[in-house]
This record gives sequence, C-alpha cells and structure tokens, in this order.
Amino acid sequence: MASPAPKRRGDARERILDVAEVSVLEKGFDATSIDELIAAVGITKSGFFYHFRDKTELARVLLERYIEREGAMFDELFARADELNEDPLHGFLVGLKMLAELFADLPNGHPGCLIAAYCYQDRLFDQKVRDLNAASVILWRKRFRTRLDMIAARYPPRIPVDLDDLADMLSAVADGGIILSKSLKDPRALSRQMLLYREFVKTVFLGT
Amino acid sequence: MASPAPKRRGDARERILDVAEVSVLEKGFDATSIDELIAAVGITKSGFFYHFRDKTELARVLLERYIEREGAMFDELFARADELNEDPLHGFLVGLKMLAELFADLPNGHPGCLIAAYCYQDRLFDQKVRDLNAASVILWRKRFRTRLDMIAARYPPRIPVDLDDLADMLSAVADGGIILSKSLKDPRALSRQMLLYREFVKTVFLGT
DNA sequence: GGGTAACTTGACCAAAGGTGCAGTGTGCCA
DNA sequence: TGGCACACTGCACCTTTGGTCAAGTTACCC
Repeated sequence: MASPAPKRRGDARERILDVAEVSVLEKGFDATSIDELIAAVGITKSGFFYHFRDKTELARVLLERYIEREGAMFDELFARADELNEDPLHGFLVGLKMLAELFADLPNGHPGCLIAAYCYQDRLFDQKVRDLNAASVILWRKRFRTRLDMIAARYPPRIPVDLDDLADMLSAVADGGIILSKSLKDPRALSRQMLLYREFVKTVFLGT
Repeated sequence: MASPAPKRRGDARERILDVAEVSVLEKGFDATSIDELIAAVGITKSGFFYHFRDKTELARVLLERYIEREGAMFDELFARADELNEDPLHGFLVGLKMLAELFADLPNGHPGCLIAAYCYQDRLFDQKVRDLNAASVILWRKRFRTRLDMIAARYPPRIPVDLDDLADMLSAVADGGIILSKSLKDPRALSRQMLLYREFVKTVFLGT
C-alpha cells in the first residue's frame, strides 16, 4: 500500500483529482462516490464542496487536467524524438517506438484514456464537457496531421490514404489498444498495436 | 419517439435488456438506474427482481447477449463476403468493405461496444463478467486469425507482422473508431478507420 | 494582529439499490 | 372444468449517496 494519506494541508484539491481519475477509469464517473474520494484524501464532505461546486465540476476539471497533461507528455516525447532525427519520418517513427516502449514499461498496464471513458458516459456530462472532449480529439488530429504533412512533403505516400484519417488512427489504435490490454489484462497488447500502427505509417511513406 | 411501451406480457425481460443496453452505452452501468428501466418497460421494481437476482446479474446477461449477437452478426457478414469470393484475401477485403458500409449507414452512429464500456467500468463487475469479457476478445482474435492464416498461406506477408496482432487490430480499430465517432459526433469516422485498416491488410499481403 | 484560504461539524433531504412477502391475473395442461 | 405455474403487482422498510445549509476553526501571509 501507499503512504497513509499524509494530510498535507493545501493540496487536497489536487489529491482529490488524482484519486478521482483512477477511480473514474476503473469504475466510471457515476460509481465514483464523493465519500470514497474524501475518505482516500482525508477530508470531509464539506471540504470537497469547498473545492468543487458539484460533481459536474469535478468531471470538467478532471478532463481539463487530463487533456493538458497528456498533450504535454506527447509533445515532449515527439520533440525528443525529433531532436535525434533530422528527417520528419524517422523522427515520427522513433517517437512511435518510444511510445510503444513507454506503454510496455507501465508495470500495471495503461490506466486508461479519460476521453474514451467519458464518451461511454456521455449523457452524464453537460455540453461544456462534451465539447471539451470533441475539441481534444480534434487537437490530437491536428497534432499528428502537422507531422504527417511534413513527412508527406518529403515522402509521397505509396498508398492512397487521407492524412487526417491516418492521424486519427493513432488515437484510435491507442484507445483500441488500451481496451485490448484492459480486457485481456495484458499490458503488452497496447504496445504491440502501437508498433503495428508504426509499421503501417512506415509502409505508407516508404512502401514494402 | 418510439411506440409508447405497448406492455406486451411475457417479453419484459428482453425489453429490460434492450433499454438497459442503450442506457449502459450512454451513461455507464452504475448510472443506469433500475427505476429508469422499469419505467421505460412499464413494470414494477418487483417485476425487475423477478427476472434478475440483482443488478450484477443484469450486467452478466447483458454482456452474454451482446457477445452472442455481435459474434453472429460478424460471422454472417464475412460468410456472405466469402460466398462472393473464392480467394480468402478478397473475401476478407470485401467483408471489411461491407463492414465499413454497414457502419457508415447507421443513422445515429454506432451505439457503442459493450466490451469497451465494461472494461472502463471493470471494478463494478465480478470475476465471472471480467472473464467473459476477456474470453470474448480472445474469441474475436481467433475468429480473424483463422482467416488471416488462410490468407497468409496463399499470400506470404510482405511486411513482418504477427497475425494475432493483426487480428486484434481489427477489434482495436473498431473500438478506437467508435470512440472517435462518439467523441466527434461524426458517424463516418468509424467507417473511415475500418477502410484504413482494410488498406493496411491489403498492403501486408499484396504490397504497395 | 487581522484577514483570508482551507478547511471541519453536524443536521438534513431525496433518489437509488435492495429485501421480504403476500397477492393476482392469465394461459396452459390434464 | 380445475388447478397450477408463470409473470408479474403492491407495499413496507433499510442503507448509501449526492447535495444543501449554516456556523465554526485553524494555519499562514501581509
């Protein structure tokens, strides 16, 4: 077990979010009770409502934090991969391999994608949260589409694919791979799917 | 709106399952209240507990029904595709195209995959349900792996891929595509991802 | 030493899952 | 025609959970 809730004053809000995120990914948002969160964090119910107007606000803040954090992580990873490579294709391929290794090294498997969890609990959230969700998917598409454009400029695609779709496919394979890994309780499944996507990208731009 | 719950005697159980499935895919299992289900079906709470020991049993029966129904649907679709083609590769490619068209023609988009929904609510269910979930993923793998083996026997792969992984990728792209479609509220995203997977399969066995 | 952020205490409410059990109407089989 | 079983209804009651309200306390910063 982890340390027994040291009750550091002042960071309760962040700790609520940490505990809530794990719980939402394991049980869903509705099943994540406020009582459970405050017990884990070591505050009272009133303390919770001091930080969040209601459970809806928790959902929104949770998603905002997730989008920002994961976006930064991906940007950083692919920026590092680019530093090691002049060529945009090889930079992307190295990035995908690093991503696969990162996923493979998670000891308990990937904890899950909040975007995916939320879209299967759509009706629980308000329009603001749903819009945030959709916007983040578009953001992922743009993120990778930019890279694919740079690659396509140097390596004309050997297979006719829409680059928006190919960009979306990274998200799809990640989300699908997480579901495989979670269902099978096999952390490696996600990593293997990422490498398969990498193989596809390689083939699109370099051929067989 | 649909017809106003005709209250046909004797089929309440099946109608509970129908309503529950939609609700679970939109709100999650915990947020799907028994009160809501019995109101939609037009029976009492006691009526519900006559059919299901508890909510856990509803979850199990729901998943069993889903696995059986979707499995039969896929088998039928690919069997039809095979009838039109002597060649296993072309049969599979035709099947994938039919699948993409099927997805594109769903007026309100794909309702969602219960396997995916359940794996993001894992801790809500008992071991029996979790095992059922994992077994169904293995079953999907076997289903497509058998086809890929027949294809590989005639068309040696041009790209080094593990055929189990390539079989799993269909599930992954389907689940990931559903998440894309749901998040973006764009029913076509799933269909496009399916066609991209089809392009990959084609390239693996035929080259560029 | 005063103010404010970050909480606590405790009372209360409605909705939801769940239990227990007696009763009822409808169709089918002998 | 009788009777039995299936598919429910009706009602009383319990606990947990989200949420509200008002008033008080504690630590830290200026």
